[in-house]
Amino acid sequence: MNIGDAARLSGLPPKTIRYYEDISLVVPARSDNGYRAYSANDVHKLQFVQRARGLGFPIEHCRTLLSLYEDQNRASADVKAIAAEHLTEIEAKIEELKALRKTLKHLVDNCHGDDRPSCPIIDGLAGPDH
Amino acid sequence: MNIGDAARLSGLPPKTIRYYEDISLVVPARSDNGYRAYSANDVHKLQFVQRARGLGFPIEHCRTLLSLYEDQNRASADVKAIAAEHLTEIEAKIEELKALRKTLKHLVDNCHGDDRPSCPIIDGLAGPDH
DNA sequence: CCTTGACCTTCCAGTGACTGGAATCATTAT
DNA sequence: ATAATGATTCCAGTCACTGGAAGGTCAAGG
Repeated sequence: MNIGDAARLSGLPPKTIRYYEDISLVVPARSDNGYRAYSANDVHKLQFVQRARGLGFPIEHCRTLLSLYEDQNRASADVKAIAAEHLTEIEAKIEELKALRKTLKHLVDNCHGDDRPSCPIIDGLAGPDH
Repeated sequence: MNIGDAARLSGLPPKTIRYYEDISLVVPARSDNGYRAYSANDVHKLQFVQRARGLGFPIEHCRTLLSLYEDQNRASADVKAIAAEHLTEIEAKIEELKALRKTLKHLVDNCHGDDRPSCPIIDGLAGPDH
């Protein structure tokens, strides 16, 4: 199957799929005419990566997860370790964003937002001593 | 003042400060020897950008905020609009990450994490029909 | 006067994960 | 025969830096 069909089945744009070949993540065979020829298994792998990326796994994690996906003798502990690490990162990111939101919300709430120049947001960004 | 002092006072690495000149965000004067010469006002601007970036404002927002910071006749409504937009984006990002966390946590919690190959995380990524 | 070391300069390239666009080739439909 | 669609490669751009190389400048110590 050509790249267009693989794209439709995996939900990934052709550009992205070519990129995945570039970085040796999912490498298809080639037809006689030079077109990429995706097998059903290739498409499964693309779908797998699409889901993993959708969960925010970085490409290198996807690469490891793919090799574990293909390895019938993998230990589930290996997979769990990667996922748990990623989960920790996501939780840290959430906390970071919550702190940002708090600060920003405080600034926004205290800005009257009219046509006068006085503005607590600007003052907050300028720092305590200005 | 040279770039090293500006870096210490603003909390930004010299590389980043040079980059900010490259993109015309904070452009210092030059000394006779060709060194960048940062005024106290330049350093204030760098500090301003450092705080705004720390709150996750993208550079182009920082550029606008900086021009509003310098404009004594600005309307606080203009500032508030930018900050409120950014706040909305942060809130959306938080919700997105929470959804990710939920899915991922579900997968991790259901993986026994031993040396057996069976793994709900891999199965979840492989999709419903595999 | 010379050297050492800290600091500064520019330029080039790489990051992550694509995305856009141009020029060209292959296949299919009319 | 031609037009549309879809494929190919390659180059460049995104965002916000970051690293490194090669070289210029300056103050202090011997």
